[in-house]
Amino acid sequence: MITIKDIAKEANVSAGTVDRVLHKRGGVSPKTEEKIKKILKQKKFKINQIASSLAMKKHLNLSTLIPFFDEDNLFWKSPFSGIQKASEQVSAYGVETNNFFFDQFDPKSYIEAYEKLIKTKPDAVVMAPLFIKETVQIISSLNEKETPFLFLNVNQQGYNNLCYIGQKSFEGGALAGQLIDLCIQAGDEILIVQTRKNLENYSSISQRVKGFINFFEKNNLNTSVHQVQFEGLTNLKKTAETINELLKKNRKIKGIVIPSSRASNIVELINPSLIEGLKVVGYDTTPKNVSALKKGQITFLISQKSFNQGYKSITTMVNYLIHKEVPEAELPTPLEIVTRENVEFIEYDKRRYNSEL
Amino acid sequence: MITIKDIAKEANVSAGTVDRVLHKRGGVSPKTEEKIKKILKQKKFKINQIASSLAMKKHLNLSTLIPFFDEDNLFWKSPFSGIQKASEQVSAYGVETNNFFFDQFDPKSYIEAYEKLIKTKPDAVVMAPLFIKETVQIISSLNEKETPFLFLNVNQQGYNNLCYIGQKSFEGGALAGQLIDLCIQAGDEILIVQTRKNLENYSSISQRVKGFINFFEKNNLNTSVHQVQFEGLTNLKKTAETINELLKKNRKIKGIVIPSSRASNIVELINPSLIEGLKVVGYDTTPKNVSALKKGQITFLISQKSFNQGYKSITTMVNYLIHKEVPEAELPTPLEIVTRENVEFIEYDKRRYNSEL
DNA sequence: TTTAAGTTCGTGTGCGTACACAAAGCATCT
DNA sequence: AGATGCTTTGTGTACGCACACGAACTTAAA
Repeated sequence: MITIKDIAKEANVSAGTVDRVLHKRGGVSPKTEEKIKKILKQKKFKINQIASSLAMKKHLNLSTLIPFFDEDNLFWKSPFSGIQKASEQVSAYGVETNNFFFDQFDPKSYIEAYEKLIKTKPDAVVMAPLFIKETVQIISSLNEKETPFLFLNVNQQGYNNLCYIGQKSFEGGALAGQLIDLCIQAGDEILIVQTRKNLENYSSISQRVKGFINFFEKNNLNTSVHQVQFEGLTNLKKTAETINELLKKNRKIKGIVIPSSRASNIVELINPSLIEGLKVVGYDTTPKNVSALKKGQITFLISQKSFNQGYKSITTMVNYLIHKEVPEAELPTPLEIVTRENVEFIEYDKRRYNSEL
Repeated sequence: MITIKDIAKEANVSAGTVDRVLHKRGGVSPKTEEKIKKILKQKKFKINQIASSLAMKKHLNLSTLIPFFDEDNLFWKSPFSGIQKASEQVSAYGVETNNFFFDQFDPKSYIEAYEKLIKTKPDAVVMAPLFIKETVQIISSLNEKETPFLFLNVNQQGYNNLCYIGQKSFEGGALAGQLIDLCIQAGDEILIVQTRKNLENYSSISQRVKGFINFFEKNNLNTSVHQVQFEGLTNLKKTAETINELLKKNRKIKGIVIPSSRASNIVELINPSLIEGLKVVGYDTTPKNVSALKKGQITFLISQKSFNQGYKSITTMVNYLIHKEVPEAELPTPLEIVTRENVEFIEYDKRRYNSEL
């Protein structure tokens, strides 16, 4: 292991001078700078990140702004777990993380959470920009304070966010299209079930639907695609009636796609006699979805590895703040295909996420 | 951030005493030990791994023993890349890694490589135990020297290896069964193509075949499964003839499984008129396989994330040596399903593997 | 009481780097 | 020559922890 001292000795200078060259801090004569650089290359010197981190001791203050989760809506638990995991790890680097939560159905709570957040004067913000109008406000406030920020799981265009970490929803929709297409036969029909109405045009769910439909178009498949929308999942009885009737009338429907994370809620409503032979594709490995997958009610789940998203959002931001490492504008998380036969290993892997040093 | 000094002050002892408790090095009276432990818990103290690693400065010497790769057989490139990546990272911890390679078809080279390896007196060995008889020899030599070792990608039962890192081949076969089953219709038949003959009973490939067949049995599906075996892929002309004739004779065959990493080599031989409508499942995302996947010649690839396997083998061993962290006996890597629609993101993710701190 | 041996604990140093501060070198001008 | 300002370089300390060394204290035997 080559150390700064080794380099210094070789170049007949002090460690401080080598350090100045390494960090481009100036104040070094061109001659010695060249000499040092040459030796650095020749000896293949690499900064010892361990020692570097210890010595830095910049005290950083990160904040996150994401929806909270409850029993009904567990989706955001997973990214938050990733955030927590990463926070633990970076705490050794002198990085403190504060989390602020809001109601994913209430724009006001989003603004309120932000106001609490900004009072702590964070050095950077990791956020899920769910609401459009309010995001404009928040971003202009962050820009004023020159606070860097990145978008997690939800992408909004037109901002100077450091990057976007999350899935590519359109492509996620196309994948569902392919999976369904592989499972059905010529002449069979498909149903898309949306659990909420009036979604903004660029929401994940809308994008998935577009990607799904586009898959059939670009491959010149003239499969009929039906659609139903419900206004939330409050009136379960009515929802069940609607779906079951629809399936009864259209016995050619062999594939169902539920482009939200609520696939389990839907399949539970379907009459057992009707679900036989149906292929169902849903999204996200929430506990309920996994359980339905194991029971055979769901055929495929497309996971966006949201734990990893949360984890990566923190490490990416910290890398940026500490090492000035600018990430690519989009860091798409994989579209992971989960079935009954591989779900065990997926979950196992998640539990073992901490095997890095 | 709570430091050892903070704990020491709180407990009215010196940092040294706290350190003794933390590392169970003895020499502390029961009273003070209890007191310190209580404060440790109360303040949620966690060792700063950064500082810990810096201070340790044990100089460790790791060795790996895996097959080399060439253009024809690229599979082992991926685990090796993972090993290299991890080696770079752990070099900051004072761990040096030396790699020894052998010919995956030549037991002698395996022994020879080991003999070179053991001369460097490694503190631990990461190895792919491809050959049975020779492995017995090697392991008894390692045990004599009390050198810990783990198995990578290839599992052999009955040894005191620290753990096994790799895929679960039987389950990987079952997954292929499910995927094929989803794609075909009642009455369709299936073909298993093995690219080598006389494989040992417990090899990955045999296990995959068993898992595949077992899938249909356990689900009471009476799908006909044909099998062909070739003695390597040397006589391509004859191989092509054999396969194409077989497919011509059995027009009911709608699904093909190639339980090795050579799926692309096989599908290239199939007559274009015969491949239409065939669903093909292969293993491992080698460049050629991925290319065939994109062209539509392969429907599904089941990846074992071998890059991650290599990476994890190093970090697991280092964690064991430095932090005495004993891993679970089996660390299965996920069975990742790859199709034309998600392959881009899979690869992308691999390139970005270094986003951890 | 003295001595020895064992137990319990504190101190100091080093790991490799970052950075503040001080020191030295150098040229210019009075 | 001395003073001044600028550039270039060296030195020292801290980061949090691990561990060697030795000091203080206890107990038992001489």
